Amino acid sequence: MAKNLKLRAARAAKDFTQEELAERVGVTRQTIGAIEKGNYNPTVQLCITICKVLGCTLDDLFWEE
Amino acid sequence: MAKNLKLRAARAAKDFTQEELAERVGVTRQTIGAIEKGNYNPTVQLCITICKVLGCTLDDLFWEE
DNA sequence: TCATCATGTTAAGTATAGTTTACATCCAAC
DNA sequence: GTTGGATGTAAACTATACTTAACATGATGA
Repeated sequence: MAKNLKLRAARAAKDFTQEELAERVGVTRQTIGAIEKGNYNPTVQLCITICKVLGCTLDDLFWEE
Repeated sequence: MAKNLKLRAARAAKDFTQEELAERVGVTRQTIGAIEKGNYNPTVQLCITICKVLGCTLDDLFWEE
């Protein structure tokens, strides 16, 4: 899996640290870090929660051509 | 989780059975059935594969307001 | 300096996604 | 009235998402 730079950019645009985003989403910092790094394959519910916190949609952050 | 009727409709629009879709996606029939029924929370990679087979995007099939 | 904050990374554990096998129901055609 | 195709469901298993705890690094500022 590739790095998720769109997620990193959206997080930066809200000026959230990995830890702040993790708290709002309800997961650990490591989980956010691993998703940004492309280390794994989150569940769609987690993706939806992240999108809502960041004011984006699934296609914005997780779609790949 | 709620039933995923959008997935069921998109599958019907392609005239695929659960089993045909499952084969093309590379999972079992039960997995497709469970997703349609809303029984669980698939990974985003699986969602993306389903979307590509059905010619849709994540927002089309998995976004919820 | 050194103290703190953000991130990288890893190991061991728990929860759950997804498989396999199997049996049951419904419906259409014949 | 029974056969075959599509779906529902369930139990036991395997793979992996996600947690917890811990230690390491670089940047930044007092």
